[in-house]
Amino acid sequence: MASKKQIIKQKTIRVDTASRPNVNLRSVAKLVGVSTATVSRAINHPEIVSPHLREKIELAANQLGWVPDGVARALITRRSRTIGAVFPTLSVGDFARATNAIQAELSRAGYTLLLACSEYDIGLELQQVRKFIERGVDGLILVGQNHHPDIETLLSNRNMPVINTFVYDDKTHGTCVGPDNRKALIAMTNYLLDLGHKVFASIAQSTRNNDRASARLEGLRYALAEQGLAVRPQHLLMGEWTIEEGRTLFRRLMETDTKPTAVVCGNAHLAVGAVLEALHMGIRIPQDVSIVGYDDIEIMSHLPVPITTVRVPSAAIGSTAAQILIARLEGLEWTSPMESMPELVIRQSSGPPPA
Amino acid sequence: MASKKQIIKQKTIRVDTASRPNVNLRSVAKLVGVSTATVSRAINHPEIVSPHLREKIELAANQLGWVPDGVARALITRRSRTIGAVFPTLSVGDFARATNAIQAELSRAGYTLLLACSEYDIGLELQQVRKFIERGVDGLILVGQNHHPDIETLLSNRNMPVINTFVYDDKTHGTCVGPDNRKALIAMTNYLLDLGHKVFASIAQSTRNNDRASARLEGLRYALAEQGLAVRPQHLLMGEWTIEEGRTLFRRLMETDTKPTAVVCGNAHLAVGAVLEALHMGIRIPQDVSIVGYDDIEIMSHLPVPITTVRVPSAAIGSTAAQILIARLEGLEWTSPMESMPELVIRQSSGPPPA
DNA sequence: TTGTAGGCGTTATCAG
DNA sequence: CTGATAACGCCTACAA
Repeated sequence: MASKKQIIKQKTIRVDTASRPNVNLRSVAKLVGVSTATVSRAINHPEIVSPHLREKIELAANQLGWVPDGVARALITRRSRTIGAVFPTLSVGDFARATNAIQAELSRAGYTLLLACSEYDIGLELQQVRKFIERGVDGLILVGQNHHPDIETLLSNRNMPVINTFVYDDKTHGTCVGPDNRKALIAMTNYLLDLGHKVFASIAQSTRNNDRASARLEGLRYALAEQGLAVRPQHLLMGEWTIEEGRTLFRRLMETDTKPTAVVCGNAHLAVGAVLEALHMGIRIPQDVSIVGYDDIEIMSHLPVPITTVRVPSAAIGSTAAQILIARLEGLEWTSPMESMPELVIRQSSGPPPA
Repeated sequence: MASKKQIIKQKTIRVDTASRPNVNLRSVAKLVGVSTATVSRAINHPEIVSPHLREKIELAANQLGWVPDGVARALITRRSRTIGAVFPTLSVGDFARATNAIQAELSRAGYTLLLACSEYDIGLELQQVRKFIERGVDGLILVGQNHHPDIETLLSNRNMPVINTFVYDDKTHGTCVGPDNRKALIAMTNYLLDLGHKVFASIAQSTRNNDRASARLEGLRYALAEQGLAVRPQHLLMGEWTIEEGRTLFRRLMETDTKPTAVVCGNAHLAVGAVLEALHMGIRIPQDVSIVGYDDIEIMSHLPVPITTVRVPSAAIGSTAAQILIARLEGLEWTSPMESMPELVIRQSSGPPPA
């Protein structure tokens, strides 16, 4: 015993580099004179702590201004109560509204939203997802179906729940919520075909890394092909999704030799631009040409010629996605429909073709 | 020794309730045959680890598919590399664009964005902020200046950096970035006064819990008062910030006995609605009435009568806010200007009053 | 340059 | 119902 060399353990002192207050669960426990376990229980399972202690603990916590550290909790719990969402951009109204709805829904359930934008770049999307996984999110909400191949493995490895939004696909029922973009455009095209249109044009955003836009174009083509029709190459124009671009492309369309009688626009802004340009050029809508859009934004129903379009319930898509994810995380089942039926909103910008 | 009761320490076994892979820094260390410290250093300070080991460690990490656990790292580091932003809503274009910009900027610096919407409710805002603090955010981005009083103490207690956006105030220089809303409306009003207007009306969103809207109204009033003028009570209408509402309120305005010659709208959508309604009613702009807005959205320059407005650089505000916050967190200084000068964009919706 | 070991704040198991 | 204590995964001061 005496021969034993005495070792003086020197406690490591950490400087408080960051600025969090030094009050923690232990401080509260000490103040009340109970163990840390009891304080923890008082917070997480109040019912199994005696009312007397519970009260004293609550008091002490308030007095010290203590709030449980979510980071430490997440470490031991292996759950961060955090959901990551990666959207292409927020400059598009639908995505902003969906994000808003997701956040509200998550908040209601005590979850927090981590948000990132991929700018329509699947490489960037992969990076964002990776970051979110490092941050320990409990689940993910993405847009569309075509992601970087690595994402698949990344997620299934740690079987992280994920919902794809703004798309619907029977094959992947249960992991996606949104409209079937292809079906939506088939419906719209059939409506125009029924009116008697034969010469179709399309003004759309780039289909590059945008499977929703691709699916819509495919729907248009399919419905036309069923009648033995097709969009002429010079009548298929792509670009940005702005009003300005809609004007430019519409003007270009009208300068071709065979003029289309129906112009199908890939989104709301392009349609607004096309209609405004038509009015500007003195082209009558729908007498000379029908113009339809995709997605319904407020201005469309207020223009001198209100625009026919497909209404996509963005907010509903967002909250449904969030609800499904939460249900899955809580181990519940979700049985409600996940395909949101796109609604054809017929206004005055569409009608029979000129005789 | 023999008399000593033998205590068998039973290792606590935790079931892997959650679904994270069981690969951690330790696994990597074991695989390579080094200590955990070395692996940690290889990740965080590669330069102080021998190239040989560094390479082996990287290889092993990839092979195991290991990514450092951000939660554990945040716990010991006391920094989450996470920023919380609370916006009133994302349905307003500026806020969506600002959020997008913030995210991009944060991402560039290796930070992640936590997002919440307060729906213009300062109580809810307080809750969101509280949640963010529990989650261990390193800093906050808010909108406006009037927050719940508790936020002040909450933040200063743990001196958490915060930036207020879309406002500017000399008194709080350094914590806010945006336009001086009051000044902006003084400029706009003076422009209209110079044109000769005397009867002003205002259509605006509610100023309830919206200090930006209040400041703008104050600016309008101040500039008018300097000329001994004021907005008549029946010419001051408030409501939602939609196109529909703009139409309704404008119509109501034109039904009053003394018709205004200048209508100042509180935001872009209200202005668009007012202009569309005027066109609809056969009122000539600007011959009969001038209509101006606040904030520049694309449609404003594309309507049959393009709308005069104040341009607010939302994206720039967002990225600046993020940059300032990051600079502060990294211990750097920020010297760039934080007041974004609002730009008067004069279009055809404003002109001299009718003779 | 590398290893050892303590501790970040919380939860949860197990024993009283 | 309460207390003691071992994790959770990582970082870092200190020793070698």
